[in-house]
Amino acid sequence: MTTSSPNRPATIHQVARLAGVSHTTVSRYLQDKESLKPTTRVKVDFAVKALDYRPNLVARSMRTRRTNRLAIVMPASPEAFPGRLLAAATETAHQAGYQVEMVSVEGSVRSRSARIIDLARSGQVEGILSISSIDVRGRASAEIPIVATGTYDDNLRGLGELADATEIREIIEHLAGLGHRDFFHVAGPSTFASARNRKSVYLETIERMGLRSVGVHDGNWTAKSGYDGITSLPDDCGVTAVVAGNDVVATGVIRGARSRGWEVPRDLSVFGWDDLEFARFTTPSLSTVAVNREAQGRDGILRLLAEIRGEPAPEPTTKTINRLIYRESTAPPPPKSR
Amino acid sequence: MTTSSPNRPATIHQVARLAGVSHTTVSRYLQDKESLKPTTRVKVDFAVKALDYRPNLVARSMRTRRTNRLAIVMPASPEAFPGRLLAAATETAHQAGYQVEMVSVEGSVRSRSARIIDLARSGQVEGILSISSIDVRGRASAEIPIVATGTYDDNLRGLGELADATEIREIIEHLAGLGHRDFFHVAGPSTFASARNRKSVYLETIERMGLRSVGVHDGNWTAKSGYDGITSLPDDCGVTAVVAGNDVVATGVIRGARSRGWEVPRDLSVFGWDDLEFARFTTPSLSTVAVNREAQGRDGILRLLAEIRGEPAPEPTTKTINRLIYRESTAPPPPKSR
DNA sequence: CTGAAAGCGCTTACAG
DNA sequence: CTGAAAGCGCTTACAG
Repeated sequence: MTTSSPNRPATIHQVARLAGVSHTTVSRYLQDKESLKPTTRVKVDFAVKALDYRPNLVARSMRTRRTNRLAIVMPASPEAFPGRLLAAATETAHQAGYQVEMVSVEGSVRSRSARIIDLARSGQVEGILSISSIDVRGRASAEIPIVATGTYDDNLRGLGELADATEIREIIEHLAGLGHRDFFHVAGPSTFASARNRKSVYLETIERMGLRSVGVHDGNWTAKSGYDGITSLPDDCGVTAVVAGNDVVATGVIRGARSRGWEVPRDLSVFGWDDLEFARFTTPSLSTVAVNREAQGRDGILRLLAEIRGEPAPEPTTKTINRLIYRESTAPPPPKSR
Repeated sequence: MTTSSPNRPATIHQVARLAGVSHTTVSRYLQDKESLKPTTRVKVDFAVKALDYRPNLVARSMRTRRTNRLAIVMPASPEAFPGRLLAAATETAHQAGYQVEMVSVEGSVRSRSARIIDLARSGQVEGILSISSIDVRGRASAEIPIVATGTYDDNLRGLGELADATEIREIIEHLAGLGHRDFFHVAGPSTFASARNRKSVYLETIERMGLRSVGVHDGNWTAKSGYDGITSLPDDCGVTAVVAGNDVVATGVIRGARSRGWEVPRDLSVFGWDDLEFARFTTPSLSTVAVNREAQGRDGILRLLAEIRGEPAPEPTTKTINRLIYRESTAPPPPKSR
């Protein structure tokens, strides 16, 4: 005999007893009201309302092996919280009837990957979208789909993995089109795939187009590294265009240039990356690369859903994850080089 | 006889069989390895590793009635995605051993509240932090703790519910201290509790301090409403200080003022609210109120955890959810009024 | 159209 | 220290 403890939601059995039917029938009511005889349906309907019954979704998940939940795995570093990506990913998942669980992982690639495997086996989620660097090669057996977005990713095939390449090339082509010949690059740390990609594509493009690089400063994504990079150059280096690792670096480059009497964009053009919110408000405003985080989140979830359903990978909803934005920090070089 | 289907994780029974023990013993091993005899432990250990076993957490949750998961309920409006709050909330929850599920709700307060009740009964989460307007009065029986953060909230007691009051008073006191006597307020829409609070505290403070309000413009959080508000004033109104509903409104006020020849802060001081990222980069940079979203998220989760554990509500980790920031858009009024 | 039975994979008294 | 049994709240063939 079931006793209903206080402070515990009603169960399907209690509904069944009140309605005078079997719990099987109540379950059927939950799946498809139409499958019940009208008089039965009325009885169950009454009992459900009377007890304010809501099914225990954990029990349902256990039985059906479906949770309608996806996990988004991200690095445990609050200063880079991927809000825009998450917003789009969550909305896309919700529209498909899935909940989203946020999981932040820290530690080495190895320990993070172990955490993801646990998650994949836990039965709690039906798929994983990782925006953190993971390595789950060879452990995919008996597990759920795992999709990685490219930009944050160090060693997995993912969304737009080599996308960075295209934009660095476009930046240089644009600057060359304005008349620039003498370039400088302030790179991010080589531990980031994106930094490595940008640097190597910078060097390749300069060479391919017959331009000149006055050097590459290996920085660390900070404004200071931009400042240090530009101020370390000799006065007569002749540089007129800087490809900065990101917007923050670009602000450092601009301050450093000004400190030595080079005005931007009069004497020096500076290109950033990220289109952070401040980029349009600085003086001068920053030419930069807008990363479509919404598209990353949305397309990541759509790819994951397709894998869960056993469908082929969908086309990206947009061709251009990254888009160049031209603002005040870039202009033609000064008429005669310094 | 259990047959192991392909592509299905190992179960506790399979581990037990391989180890030559009962599944009860394996379960015990999972709870506390020390409770097993060393020779038994070795056998189980081997089997767990050999099968790469991970417990099914859904089954565990069903049995223990614990999920180690909290839900954060937010409005389904991507343009205001509460990234910073979420980052802090997630980190706090993770540190306490909880996962976080993001749930966005839309529709009327009524339908949103129904959704939250479903969630509370689903067994899937142990507590709910709502940063959306909800109304769950009288339905709390047989359910899990629900905590609401104040700022986004329309009708629930929450974190810093009346916090807005303090800051509006401080803003006016600060401006009066600079010498301002003639104020103007561009309010947000009255459907927002925060807008209503700010407006009423504005009026009260002006009156209490014997200052003068040249009017209140009822806007809608947009820059245009700021522009319209300031340009709607007569030339000889004598205003020297504007309390804008938020930073976006403030930018509109500044543009509108400039369009009629009033320079900020020379002729007019303008105070914003939110300290959005651009606030420090505009010209002039904005005096504004920085809302500590991190503290909101962190304290919301801490309060929720305390309720779950049946502990008294913890002290907020910071006294000042909101903090005034003085930048270039405020200064003493011009020597003689227009 | 409905019910009795089995079972999803665990944990937890209860014996021994 | 270990095992047999019960049960968490559902869903789903299988009969009728």
